[in-house]
Amino acid sequence: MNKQISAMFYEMADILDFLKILWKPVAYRRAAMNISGLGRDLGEMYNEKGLRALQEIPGVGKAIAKKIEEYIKTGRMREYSELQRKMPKGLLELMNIPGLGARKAQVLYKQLKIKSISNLRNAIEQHKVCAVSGFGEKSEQNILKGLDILKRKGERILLSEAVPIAEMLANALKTVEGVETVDIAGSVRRRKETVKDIDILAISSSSTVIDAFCSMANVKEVIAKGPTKASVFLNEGIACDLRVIPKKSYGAAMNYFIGSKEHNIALRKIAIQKGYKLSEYGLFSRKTGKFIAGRTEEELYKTLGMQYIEPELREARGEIETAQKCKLPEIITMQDIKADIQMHTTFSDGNNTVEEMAARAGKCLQYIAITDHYGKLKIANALDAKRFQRYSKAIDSARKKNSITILKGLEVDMDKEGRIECEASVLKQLDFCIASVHRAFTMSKEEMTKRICRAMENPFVHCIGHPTGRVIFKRDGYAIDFSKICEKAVQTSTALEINAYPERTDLDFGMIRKAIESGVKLVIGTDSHNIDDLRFLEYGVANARRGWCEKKNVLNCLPVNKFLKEIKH
DNA sequence: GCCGTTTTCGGCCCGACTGTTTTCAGTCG
Repeated sequence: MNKQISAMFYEMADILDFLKILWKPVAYRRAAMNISGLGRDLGEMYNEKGLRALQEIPGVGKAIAKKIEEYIKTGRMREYSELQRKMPKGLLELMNIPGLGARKAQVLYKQLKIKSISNLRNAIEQHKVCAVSGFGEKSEQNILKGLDILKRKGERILLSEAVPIAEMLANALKTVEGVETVDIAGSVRRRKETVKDIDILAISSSSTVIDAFCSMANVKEVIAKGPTKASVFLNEGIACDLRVIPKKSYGAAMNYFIGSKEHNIALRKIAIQKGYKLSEYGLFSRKTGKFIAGRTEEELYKTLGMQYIEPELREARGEIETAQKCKLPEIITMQDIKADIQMHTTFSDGNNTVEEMAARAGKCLQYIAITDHYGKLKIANALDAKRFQRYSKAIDSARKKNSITILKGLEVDMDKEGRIECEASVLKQLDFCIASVHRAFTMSKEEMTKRICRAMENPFVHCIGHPTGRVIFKRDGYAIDFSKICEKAVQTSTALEINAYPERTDLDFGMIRKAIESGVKLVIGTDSHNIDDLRFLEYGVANARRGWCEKKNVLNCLPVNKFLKEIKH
């Protein structure tokens, strides 16, 4: 529901832009952005508290709330359809081409009747575009390039794919002569689950760093290049920007380029209230133009009258107001984590043995839970009662050989009614049991919620694995009433998993926050299927941080004896 | 269309790069 509505508002904003209507597009985009990042379902919110609940969302006023209401009630939005009728569908596609915005698309439409990408290709082949005022030879080439990029680009890539690329680039730039500092900014730094591009910042005494950047081996194409900024497209299929910043402004620049955009806008408004002007170059007095702050981010936040805000929190979701009151939570770090509570071995669908997993995890953790599949999930080579005995013995023997504590666990399935598909005689032998939905995804929200709630009522179940079942870029999560799930989790003392596997990232940050507010206990698990996957723990922690998660909210921050006590109520 | 310790009207973040034009508009982040 949220996704559709947010997409509609984005599209409306584009059309309004095209129609040269001022400010409305800004308003629609703001509403769309806040809706897409909402931890709760709009329909649910509306059912509980009506229009008022909708209007509490930042950027949603009377008019937009009405439109959401209309969509919830009728599945349609009149104004959306009317706007769509005002412009040919292909034109929206044109505006997605890098370098072509609403204005230029409109000129092309009016002068050359171009209303689709194929129209545009033809026009360029016939050199008609360069004849239009405001366009030239270069414009034609750039549009062709843009079309190419659009085709290759896809939309976003997983954080786990972007991080190694960003780190490799940053490390390479550090070795360039004259470079003092290199840092990763943007959504990679904020650890957003998917990213559209990579932002890198550098302090350098010369602009050779820009040349070095543009000529790196994995640069496929240089999109823009100036003395302080360059944009390239990488062989890996993602864009990357480098900005070179004077030392004096580095904190302000980091802040600006880490974003999010919404967070920055909010900061600037506060700066204005206090008589300052904030840009990537620093915080300046509005009257005298004098530099006030900006060497470090800490200095910047302090001068603006608030606590330092960690990058993962910067999504304009209340962190600024909370920082002004000095009430930000002390969010969890990797050092707080004592265990990984979900991993698979060769006994089911993993690629490494219990021993191998334990040996690798032992390097940085105090304990782990081995949680192979059990039940009907034949595709994952799930265990049955007979094979469980061998599994159990293998864990016992691994315990003797490793200093790390190994919990005997399973990831069990639940049937459509929420019954756990594992015998009580087996469940009794476990230290830790995760119940997950692995099939029958398409149920009504009510049925699915009931199903998961019933699973939580099972006294042997300690945790619900990847609670929404989403797989990024592949499938949306199944429908659940998350408020009810949280309620039941608290009531039955069942933990919800923050699944760190990058394609899952499930719960997401909005739901983590909601779970914490509801008093739900959380656990972080990597869902590793080989020893290298164990590194995903970092992404689970990053996601937890984005969800304002503290050490006390996560059970696997506890030493093992306390963990075992807590999970059993 | 949203929003409000200067405002219920009149604002709405700010700067770099590009291409084309010759002082700037458009686009992007």
